[in-house]
Amino acid sequence: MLTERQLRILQVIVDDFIETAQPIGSRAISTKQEVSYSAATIRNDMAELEQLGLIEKTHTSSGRVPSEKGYRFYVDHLLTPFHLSRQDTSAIKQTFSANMREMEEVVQQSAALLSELTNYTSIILGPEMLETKLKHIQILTLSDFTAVLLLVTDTGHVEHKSFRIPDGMHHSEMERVVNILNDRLAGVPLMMVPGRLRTEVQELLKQHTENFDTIFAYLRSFIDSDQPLKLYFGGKANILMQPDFQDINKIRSLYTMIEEEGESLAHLLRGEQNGLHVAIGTENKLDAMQDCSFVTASYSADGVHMGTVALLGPTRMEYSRVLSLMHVLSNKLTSAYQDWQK
Amino acid sequence: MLTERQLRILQVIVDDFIETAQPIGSRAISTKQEVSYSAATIRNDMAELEQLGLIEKTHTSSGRVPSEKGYRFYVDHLLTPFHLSRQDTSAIKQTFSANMREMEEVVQQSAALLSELTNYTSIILGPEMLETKLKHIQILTLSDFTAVLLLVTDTGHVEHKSFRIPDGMHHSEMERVVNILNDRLAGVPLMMVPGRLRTEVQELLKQHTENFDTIFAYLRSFIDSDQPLKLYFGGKANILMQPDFQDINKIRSLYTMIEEEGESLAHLLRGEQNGLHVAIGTENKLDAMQDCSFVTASYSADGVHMGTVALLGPTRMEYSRVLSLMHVLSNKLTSAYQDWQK
DNA sequence: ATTAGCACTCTTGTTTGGTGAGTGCTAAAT
DNA sequence: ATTTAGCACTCACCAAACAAGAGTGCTAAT
Repeated sequence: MLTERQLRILQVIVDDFIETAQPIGSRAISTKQEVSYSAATIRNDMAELEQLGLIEKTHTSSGRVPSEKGYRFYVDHLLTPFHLSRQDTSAIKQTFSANMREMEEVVQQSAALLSELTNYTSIILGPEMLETKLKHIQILTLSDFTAVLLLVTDTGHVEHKSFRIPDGMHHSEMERVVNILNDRLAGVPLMMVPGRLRTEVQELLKQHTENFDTIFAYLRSFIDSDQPLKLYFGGKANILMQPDFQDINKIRSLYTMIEEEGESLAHLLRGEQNGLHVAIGTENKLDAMQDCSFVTASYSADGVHMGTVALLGPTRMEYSRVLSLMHVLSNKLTSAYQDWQK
Repeated sequence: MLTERQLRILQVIVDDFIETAQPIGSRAISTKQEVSYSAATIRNDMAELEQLGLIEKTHTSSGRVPSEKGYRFYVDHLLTPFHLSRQDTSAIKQTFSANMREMEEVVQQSAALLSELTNYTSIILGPEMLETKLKHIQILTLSDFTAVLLLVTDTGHVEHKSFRIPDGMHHSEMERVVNILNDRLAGVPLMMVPGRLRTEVQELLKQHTENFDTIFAYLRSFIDSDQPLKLYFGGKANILMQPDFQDINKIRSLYTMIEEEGESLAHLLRGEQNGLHVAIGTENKLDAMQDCSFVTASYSADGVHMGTVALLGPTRMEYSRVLSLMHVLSNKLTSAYQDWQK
């Protein structure tokens, strides 16, 4: 069991290292206000903290550095309630006050804001659309040969795809198709659309259209095409600026992950659905993140999980500030979403 | 004036350096087939080439490396016609054969392809929309309070924006607005839309609607909102993998440019409207690119410039291969675009 | 229980010397 | 008049050697 003094020493070590990125020695600690003991005393405690695996030396002699386990302990037990600076809160307020008409925009801005306030890289998994319903389907002919199919959801999201009008397809026939689709699919939750298409709608189309095969193939390819990843990044370059990452290969692998592992990231984010969560160093599953901390906060609407905000930084992260920010931000997102729906 | 032998020596130096990224010395050159002279002879010629500023030493002794001027000379006079490997051509063919229905998709794929084939970073400025015409305007109400405004162009491009229905605005009034807009703006080239809006349409709306002020403000904010940058990247991480960039700060500045200087890049690309162009090292205007080569190739439709393909790599770039690839690709884009329009 | 003192360790920076690749020049060969 | 062989010279690179400084661990005194 750690003594009060040891706790304070650990706290000082972590705080100082987070601030300076430099190992800190017993002498330096003893000059701090928080622990007014001699360097020797502190050394003894540090030896014990090291024994417990909470701090480490970078080499035989020279200050201590928090270990991964140390950060974990810090996050779990030593986090001082941080209150955001006026600038921070006003920046957040301002971002959310700008009357943004689209959820996508809100999310985008949030990502930008979060990365700007923290100097880390933010990643937001956009609102899941499983609950949203199809509102309207429409086909517009652009020329004699091409047309564009529009899908609008009740959240104002629009998907579109242009296509070449099948030979021999008459305008009136397209209209019939659209009518059938609207009739049968409007109001249906997105996740159920493919199913409906393959049952009811298929039947109806077969009965009422001539070029059933081509039409149906078109529709399937459009509706089944997987949703684009709703992953928004902010400050991609920030993570490279951290002094923690000096090793060029580390930078490369991190960067490659950000650019090319969208799928893995999305999967990771979808896994974190409850509140705030911090993964430190090797607690992360992705290889490139072994020296990073990854903080996630989910946001929801009416208790249903909608998406996840995440922040990627070095393990030497300003946890207390970051956690406060993300707490606020995910709440703001939740309420923004609720406002939006009403 | 350079002798035949000096030309060949320069060629060998550049070719070899492009391949190995290592300085090459007289002895190594003399063993090559292309120049069967003794090392001493070659040394004399190299001295002269250096005098002319075409090659440099990295330090007093140790092989030569092409200078920027050397690359320039190489590109201008020494480029051997490169014929693409079967793999390359078939990869290109395959990319363009997939029947893609949207120009945006084609461009996106092209960027991916180009970066994959070269291991550099590709940047494509998407087809300019100045010539495209507004096809259709529509408002869909989503709920009692929200609606979404859709704009469709004759190229199948869709812009949308949801908004809160102004208080006291009746459904019939919105319909009237949409009718006016369609009546007056359909078929108008995009670049002229803002102008039309402020003249004819403004008048008409004033006469026929009650909430003129709010409506007009809405419309302006939507239509004036600057077009999103049509800038597509491929292989953003590739450039970091080049052995040429070992310096962490160089990597950082390059990366920051890619992530945050979209505007400058777009501006740069818009400036290059004729054929193939190569900017080497300090010929580039952007600071971060001082050690890079930037190859641009514009594509067009009916002689009108549509967009620009670009490739960003180290000055030690496989010019001959890259130029061939980009030549082919820009042609493919041109013809894809023409196909699309017909 | 705390602290002062001291020997010890290990990094960091600097110097020193050796090696090898590659050059520049001169004199000989073609 | 070219081309080539030969040789002294330069400089990056590497490793070893060394001093300085920061910080530790332990012991003995407070």
